[in-house]
Amino acid sequence: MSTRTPTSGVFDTETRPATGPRVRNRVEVGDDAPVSIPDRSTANRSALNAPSKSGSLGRQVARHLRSRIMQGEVSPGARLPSETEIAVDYGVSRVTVRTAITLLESQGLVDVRHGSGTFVSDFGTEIKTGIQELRSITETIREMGFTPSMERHKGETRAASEHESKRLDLMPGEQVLDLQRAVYADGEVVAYSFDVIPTKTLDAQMLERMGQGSVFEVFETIGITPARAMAELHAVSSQEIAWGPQKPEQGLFLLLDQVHFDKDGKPFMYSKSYFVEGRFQFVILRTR
Amino acid sequence: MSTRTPTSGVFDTETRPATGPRVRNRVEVGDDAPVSIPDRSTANRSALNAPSKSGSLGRQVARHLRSRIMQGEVSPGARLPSETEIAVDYGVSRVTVRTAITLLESQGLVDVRHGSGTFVSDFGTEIKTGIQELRSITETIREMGFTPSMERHKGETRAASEHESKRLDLMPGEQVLDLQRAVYADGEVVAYSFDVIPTKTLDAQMLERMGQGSVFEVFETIGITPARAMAELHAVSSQEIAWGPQKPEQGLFLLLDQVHFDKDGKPFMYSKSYFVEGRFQFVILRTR
DNA sequence: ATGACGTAAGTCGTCCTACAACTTTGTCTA
DNA sequence: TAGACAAAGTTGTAGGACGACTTACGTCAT
Repeated sequence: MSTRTPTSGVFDTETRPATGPRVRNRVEVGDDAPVSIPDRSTANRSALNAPSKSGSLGRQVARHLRSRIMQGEVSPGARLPSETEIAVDYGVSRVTVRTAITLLESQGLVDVRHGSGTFVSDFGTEIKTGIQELRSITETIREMGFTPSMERHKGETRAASEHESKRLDLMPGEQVLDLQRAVYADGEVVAYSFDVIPTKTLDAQMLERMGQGSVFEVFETIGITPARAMAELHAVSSQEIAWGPQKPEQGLFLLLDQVHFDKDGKPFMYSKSYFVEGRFQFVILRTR
Repeated sequence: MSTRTPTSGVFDTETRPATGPRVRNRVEVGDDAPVSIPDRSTANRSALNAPSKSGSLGRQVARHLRSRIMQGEVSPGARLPSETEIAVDYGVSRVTVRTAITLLESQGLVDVRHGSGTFVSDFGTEIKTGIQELRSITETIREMGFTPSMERHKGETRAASEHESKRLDLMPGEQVLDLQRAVYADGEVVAYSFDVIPTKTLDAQMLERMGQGSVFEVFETIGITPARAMAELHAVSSQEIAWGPQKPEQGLFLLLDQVHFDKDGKPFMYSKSYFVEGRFQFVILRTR
């Protein structure tokens, strides 16, 4: 459908038939390759060094493939290059490519068919807004093509409530930063965010910075990387949540009540995000 | 924490230290194993034949491991046997075990740590109610320990609306079965389900059976296996949805608006499930 | 000309082996 | 006692091989 120009040549699947044997110059692996490879002259291995250095090689390849698919290098329904081709292209083994593709498949992004090939899922690119992908609201808004912004309504330190202490695994009465913000997409309010962050891991400067941009970026600087979030979903109808001139009349929200964990399984933030019903599309791809 | 007795001996991790080198009788693979193995005397490979015959070997192993974890054979936080041990136990290669574990990891069930081992996620067993797992409502209710039941409120054939035709990829005016049911858990209403099913693939007998039990069981008999569902989430406040004596007063619902697809990517059911707020816990594990 | 069929080639699935990278434990030494 | 170090266990990656499945294509009989 799209009339883009192929970029690097790896994903040039659109110009050839979707399936079946194709006569083309296959690059043979293992003929003249040394036993232990320190470096190979490949197209895309270097690309992995740039933004996606963390995680195993398989994950890096997965991330890279994912971003390329999301950017539309392959149309939905089109076939990816064979695992061997991708492996050669990235300068990694087929094992690594397979773990990457397994990951993408579990995310519903691609569809692997035995004997036939790996295909981009028909609605794979619609999943951009999927909840199951852990990312910040601003990030999600940006990926949807809007410009995110935030307005701080409140930002004070106080003692944690009993419920919050339980969720964040704190001692009773420990101090937390109570952050209340409105989230905008292209100037229109889409959500009201209530974040609770334990202050013991933060200094004064950090506390200040938490208010302005993405809290995740601040966490990043102190070495806390979000790894998982346990979220509960609720429908909420209340006039007590929103504020400001754009306060929605009906007061109907989709509440994402979630605790964020770092890679060690330690909770570091408890947040309630009230999404204004109708302004934000939540899509979930459910798989078996 | 639990004082269960180990069952088959594969998951006896609780009685030994969580990590580190252990002196024990390791079974060496590949020393006296023939090149091509038709069958091996193993403990759990046979177990794969029973309920989980479909899909690749890796998926079968994943399903089996999953069910064992869910049944509590390993406590959350405890370590699984090494990949090699599991491989020997199931009589499969380590590669296959790895694909299985990769799957479980992507579902947030386990946590793989390089050099250390694979651990059951701390909240892994709470995910039973997760939305991202594709299963019927009744199935979910049953897994949560309640007894599900259904009450048919309406079940008639009519022409599909424009919106429904678009979702189900139908020609305008095609006939559909309009099924409206209340879903109960232990006698208490938890959801109102509105299903729309194209009739062209069904005969009269099937139409009749659709009303009674799980629609998925009927689909199963005609060879339609649900593979994916594309779901949208909404908060809804309305008095027009529920009915009957247990009709909730406030009329607040969490709407799961979803299209079901079979393994070939063909839509076969469009359903709106209105979950009574507060009666049903939706949990999502969000991962990176 | 056309349809059924078999074959060949491409692709994913699994297996085996080997080694690198990482983590933890335990010991030895300064 | 504290730190360095060695050893062993575990996951991550590589490479080669083959089985299973799918598809395109040519062949042959009709």
